[in-house]
Amino acid sequence: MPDNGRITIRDVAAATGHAVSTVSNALAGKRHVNEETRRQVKEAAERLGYRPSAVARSLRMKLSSTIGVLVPDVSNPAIPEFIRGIDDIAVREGCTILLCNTDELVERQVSQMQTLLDRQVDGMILISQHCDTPEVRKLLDGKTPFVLIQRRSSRFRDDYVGSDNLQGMRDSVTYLHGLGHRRIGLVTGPGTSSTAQERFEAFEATIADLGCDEDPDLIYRGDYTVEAGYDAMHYFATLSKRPTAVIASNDVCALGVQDAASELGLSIPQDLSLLGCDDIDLARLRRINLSTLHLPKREMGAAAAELLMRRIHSKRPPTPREIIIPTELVLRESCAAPADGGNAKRPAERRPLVSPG
Amino acid sequence: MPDNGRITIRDVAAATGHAVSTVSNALAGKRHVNEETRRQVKEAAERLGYRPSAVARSLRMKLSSTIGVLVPDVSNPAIPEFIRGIDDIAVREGCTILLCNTDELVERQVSQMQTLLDRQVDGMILISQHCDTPEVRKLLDGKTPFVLIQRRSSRFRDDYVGSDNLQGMRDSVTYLHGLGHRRIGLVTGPGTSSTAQERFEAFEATIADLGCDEDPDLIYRGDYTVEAGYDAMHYFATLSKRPTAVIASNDVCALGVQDAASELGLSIPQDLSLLGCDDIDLARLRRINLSTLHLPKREMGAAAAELLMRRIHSKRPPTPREIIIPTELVLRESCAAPADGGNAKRPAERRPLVSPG
DNA sequence: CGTTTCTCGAAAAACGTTTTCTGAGGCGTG
DNA sequence: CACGCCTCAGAAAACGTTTTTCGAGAAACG
Repeated sequence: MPDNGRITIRDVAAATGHAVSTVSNALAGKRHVNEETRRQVKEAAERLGYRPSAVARSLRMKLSSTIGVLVPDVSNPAIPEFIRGIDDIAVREGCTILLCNTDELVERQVSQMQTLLDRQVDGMILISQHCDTPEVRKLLDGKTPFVLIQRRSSRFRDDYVGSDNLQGMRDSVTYLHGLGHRRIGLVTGPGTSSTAQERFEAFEATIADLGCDEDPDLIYRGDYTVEAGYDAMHYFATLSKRPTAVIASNDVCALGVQDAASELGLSIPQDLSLLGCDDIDLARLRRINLSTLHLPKREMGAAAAELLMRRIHSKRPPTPREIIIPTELVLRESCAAPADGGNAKRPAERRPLVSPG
Repeated sequence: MPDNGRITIRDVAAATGHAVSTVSNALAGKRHVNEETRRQVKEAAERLGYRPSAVARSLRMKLSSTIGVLVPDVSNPAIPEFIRGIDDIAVREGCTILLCNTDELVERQVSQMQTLLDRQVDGMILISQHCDTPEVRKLLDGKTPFVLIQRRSSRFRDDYVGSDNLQGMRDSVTYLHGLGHRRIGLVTGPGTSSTAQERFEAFEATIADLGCDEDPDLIYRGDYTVEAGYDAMHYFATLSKRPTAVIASNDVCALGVQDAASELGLSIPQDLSLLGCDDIDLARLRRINLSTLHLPKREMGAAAAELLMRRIHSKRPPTPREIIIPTELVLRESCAAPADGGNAKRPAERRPLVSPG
């Protein structure tokens, strides 16, 4: 009888004439219970529509079957794909995702993490630049498992899933170099992002290796947004010696570059080669057609979740594992040999094809 | 003293020499408690780093400060913007979002909803086509508040936030008609989506009103994906009397149309006008440049969350409210007058401008 | 001065589970 | 036949809160 509204375990206990502990055991199947009794209990539970309260269970077992996911902003196209991968594993494991947007603000992140901890999440997955911030670390060194995606700590060794940024960037630069480019611009991400940093370093190293122009003017520090890419391109356009190719450390950033290029009347790839990174879903559209470094984001999310599950389920904390995912250059139509054989000076003198004059 | 690991309310009770109830009251500030005592308690709580267990609180109070959000798939570009809007309100209210992907599968949705209910979410926000399915309704008629976004029930009156599809579609068709189009194709969404259905009906009505071609061949039923748009366009291309304009009931769908058009050598808007719906963030890129019906998705998500909060906080269930958001046609470069004044027969004969030949 | 009212805190009862502790009966074994 | 060891299931103790109940002392009031 649902006196209050919710049917509890004692309702089914009463209905069967058994004790609550027996019901619990019968349903959970942990302890041995007589087959006939179990049948009765299951029948009654079914009939009454009994559903165990997850929160009562959480309180008792100190396990919530819940994982926290912290991301900068769901609206950023690359993010949902990671989340989707995490979710794939989560549902398999009977877990539900608690989603938080940090907007890359430390104080927000701290408070969100606090909340997640208060809610006894079994673990957390973080896509965040602030993993080395003391306040964040203080919350992390507790016993709640966590794994980092795409931004790792320089000082700590954690479970981590990220792309092979060295190889990726090397491939990118080498590819452009092979096409004949010698002046390559880079729109990098914020310095606090390990991935941005790694890509930046790989860029510099490869540029040096291959004998391309090592010009600090060719580095533009952005923040992974469309606007950053847009501003970057406008900045590059002001240079007396402009880049003939641009690498954006991010597809959405590349879209911004692309957009600014359109605005400036620069055709891609005729006037400017552009290489992105991430391979967001829309990059493949013919209208976008962005050559980019493919990252299996959904798989990476899944890998992170697997790592988290491993840590959640293991008695003794396993030694941290870093999973570095190789990236693959997917070539579409945004790159070509430089118009003047790599000695570009005057992309601005070229008129866009759409107005033949 | 954290004997176990977690600092509980009795730890701070012990530390101050007060009773747990006193500590609870002092911290919550519900009942009057002596100022000095409160100070002591707060100090001790602060010093010990006490954080109340949200799950214990949930169990006791039957309120979890948690809301469930069911979406078809986070990876679908329009979805995250809704979520972001929901999250804006959620953090303001101290709530956290439990995110579920249903993939539009009823059984998944049912099981996800079950889980959410088990977790005692304070309410749910649903973006789902299956709100009229009996199994779903069975879960909904309980006392957990919920609000629907963009897909409403035909049989029940619920809290709902959706776009003004009649006005939106009427504006769209009228606009194209004004440009001179008389054969307008429609890529619609699944019939189980109320929004798709409403748009479809508005389309037919307006087409009739304005005296455009009423040809069932011009209706393609898709499922809101890029692929659907792509297939639709290829289908339209096979018609002997092709549409001179296409309305996609969805931006991502429009991207598919656009993509197929590129592939078919049809220039937009010269050979084909294209109108989307949603105004996803990327529609504004010059490369995409999609004229579309703007939907304030973040605001809609926020409105839905507000509605939910209202229902959660009110003693007596308020009468259901439907919020219909007006849409605004944002004109970019994907529409133009038909090449032959509305009597198009041969868009395929026009070559794209990029190869002037 | 006795009675009521108020203020403050402590004690205890929930909330709905799981798990530990007991205990009763049956059965094999020395 | 006594002993121990199973199998089964009930009672009770957690888990960490909030809320209700209760009680003691002080203040107000006749």
